[in-house]
Amino acid sequence: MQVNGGDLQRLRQLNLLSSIRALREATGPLTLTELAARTGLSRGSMVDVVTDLQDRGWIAEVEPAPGGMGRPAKRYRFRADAGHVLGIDIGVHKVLAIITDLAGRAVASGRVAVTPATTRDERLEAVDRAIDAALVAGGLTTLDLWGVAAGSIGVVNREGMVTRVTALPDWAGVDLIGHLGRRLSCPITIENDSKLAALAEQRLGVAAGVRDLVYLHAGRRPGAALILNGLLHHGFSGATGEVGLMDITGWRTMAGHLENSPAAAGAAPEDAAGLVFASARTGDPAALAAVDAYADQLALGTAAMVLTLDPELVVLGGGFSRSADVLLPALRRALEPHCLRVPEIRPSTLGEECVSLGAACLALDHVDDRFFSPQGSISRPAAPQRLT
Amino acid sequence: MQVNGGDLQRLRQLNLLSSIRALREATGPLTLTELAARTGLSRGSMVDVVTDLQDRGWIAEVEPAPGGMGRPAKRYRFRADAGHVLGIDIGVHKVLAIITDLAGRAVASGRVAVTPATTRDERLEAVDRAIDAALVAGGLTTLDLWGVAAGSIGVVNREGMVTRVTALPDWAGVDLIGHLGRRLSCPITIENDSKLAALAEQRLGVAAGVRDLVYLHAGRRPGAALILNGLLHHGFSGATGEVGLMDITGWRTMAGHLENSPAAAGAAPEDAAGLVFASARTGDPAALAAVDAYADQLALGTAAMVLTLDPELVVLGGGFSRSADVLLPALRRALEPHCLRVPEIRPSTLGEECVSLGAACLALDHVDDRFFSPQGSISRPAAPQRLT
DNA sequence: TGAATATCTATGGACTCCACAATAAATCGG
DNA sequence: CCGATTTATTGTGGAGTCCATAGATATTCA
Repeated sequence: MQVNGGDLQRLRQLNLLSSIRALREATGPLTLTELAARTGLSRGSMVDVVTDLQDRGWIAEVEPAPGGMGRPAKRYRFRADAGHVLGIDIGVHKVLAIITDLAGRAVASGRVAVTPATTRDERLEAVDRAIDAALVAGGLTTLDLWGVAAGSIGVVNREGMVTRVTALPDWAGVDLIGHLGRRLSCPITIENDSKLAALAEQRLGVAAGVRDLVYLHAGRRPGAALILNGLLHHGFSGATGEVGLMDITGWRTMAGHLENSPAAAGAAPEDAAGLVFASARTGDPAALAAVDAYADQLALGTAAMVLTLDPELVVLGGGFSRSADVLLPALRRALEPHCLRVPEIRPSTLGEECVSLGAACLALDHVDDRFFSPQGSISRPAAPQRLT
Repeated sequence: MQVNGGDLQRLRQLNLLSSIRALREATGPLTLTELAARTGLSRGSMVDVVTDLQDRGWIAEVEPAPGGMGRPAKRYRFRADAGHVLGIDIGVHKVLAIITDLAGRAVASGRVAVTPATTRDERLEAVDRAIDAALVAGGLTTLDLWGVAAGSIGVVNREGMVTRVTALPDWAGVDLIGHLGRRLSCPITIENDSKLAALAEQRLGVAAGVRDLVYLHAGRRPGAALILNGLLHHGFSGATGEVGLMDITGWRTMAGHLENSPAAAGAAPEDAAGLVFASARTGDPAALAAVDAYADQLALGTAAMVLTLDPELVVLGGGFSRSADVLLPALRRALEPHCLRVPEIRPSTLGEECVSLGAACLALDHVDDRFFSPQGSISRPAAPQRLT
């Protein structure tokens, strides 16, 4: 990363930023002495910096901690409520909008149910309603939003266009940025939903702090996403983790092992997998065989990614991860013969909010990028405007 | 990257660093005015910074450019000769040590031929002789080296141990850092040879500036390496790009398509591939079939990586890349049915020095890391000492 | 030779940080 | 309740760095 110098005000800016960073990364409020220790500044300068940040509205004073010897120190906290970001999951069955503060804590959400048959325009309208509901719930307006990210199924290119989608017939080519931009004046990012789920797990979930991981979306439509060197890997055209497109992996058809299993005879396709996993849990041989057959195929594509990337961790997400107790051991067994080293595999924990939370994380990342970039200014807290 | 503030000397340090960076990235020497424009400093401060750098020995004055109006401006250049790094390729058939200056220009090299039958100790002795030869050729001593990196076949873990190697029976477990550390006091890095070749291509070769690429080592022992987000991807245990270990890719046996081709009947195994490519170039049907069969298998593993990562570029390296005119079109054709988007494929250009040059690039990266890290100091130019 | 152009050099002022000393507010023990 | 102790806050002087501006210098062109 470029480390640019500059004049004295730039130095002050760097010190303001590292103080903000220290306060955000701390678990609770910090005293002046603690802040000085973390930023490396002297106490005297810390006073200047903190009063500056307070004047600008970035931090707030908290009542002193009770107890302890000596004069109680003033304590300061980052004003996470100075701004908010919005994360949206535009799924096949639901649209979920979550508003978080600058610390990533969810403060409000709005949810609208949709179906695979919902048309493009109806789905976009559902997005608007979910956003409105979240804003109302949070007592906020669009002007309070500093960044927005949305997750969509399908391949999303660098310009935010959905270029390829199979599950929804009329969704390809939708201009989500254009649609959202009509109402929202803050920067907008679009990303693939599995990628956002992976990001959420790496920030808030079972993969917290892991730098290299493969996220498996095990469900009726399988997929995968990668986090490499701590960053979401987007790829040149957005089509990463698509190893399932190779016929030899069998990912296109592997859900059939579950849906067509005699253990799920007569069930609707969307319920079949759950029944098979439940039967497998009780030891039903046919169900166990179906799970093993599914895991064998899932392992084939997974092994290709693991051998390519040698990740520290594999996260098992998607609808079938609810049955991780059955599926995960089968997957590990199936990976064994293919891999040099089978990485640790953990089931996803974030549930159905994972895509929205991941979107909020991505929006927060972009807010941070603007602040911590060499050109970034730190005026008063305010929502940034889109350039376009 | 963390950008920490600090006191006024830290600000000066940042300005020194960005001036050094500007001079290194420029194509030729720069005047004070030009430097001031690139760093954003005022002219007056630029004078201070430049005299500082000159006093410390980091930059040197160059005679003014002739012609032009007005008083001729003094010009300054980065003293790339202030330090050197060493890159070593420890291969099956040769050991090649290259010394470069801080700009990455090769200034001297030493080469020692070895064979697959060379024992571990003999090979290590060959390494020492190659280093000595390069030092003699450059008129340098080990104290002039600021960093060393070596490329070895096999899997190299984060600690620099060679953990898995098939081509040389007694090479696994060799303690290269320990061996080199007995003579060299600078920081030492060990890395897999294909990874270094990929790095060289991304810095100096056909992939200059590309952020995401897959490097294919097409030769008698196939392999692959990845550059992701502009950085070498090392993986958790160093075993990246090992997709060829999956039996369904057929990478273990695909060289047999060339070596057992009737077009190479009677030739020694190490010459067979060259003969087949030559015959294919003349249109020989048996040779063309062999190349296609080889390319089909190579494409299988390549497609798995491309679908996983969606890279901008694939670089075709390794011994067979000398026949890229024949192999590359076949590979592209074979990739077509597997991939959503077949990335651009370019043949490697760096020849047999690529691993050594990549090693030098890696050593230079580590030198830069120390300088541009927040804690990095910029005292007088001097070789850093190893911590251990 | 003199005008034009661009660079070099020197000075004063503004800003930021640091070190040190004096002051303020709490707890603890008698 | 009061002083000793502990810790935090406030204030002052000094040093380092950068900027703006003005005058001196060196080269080209007419």
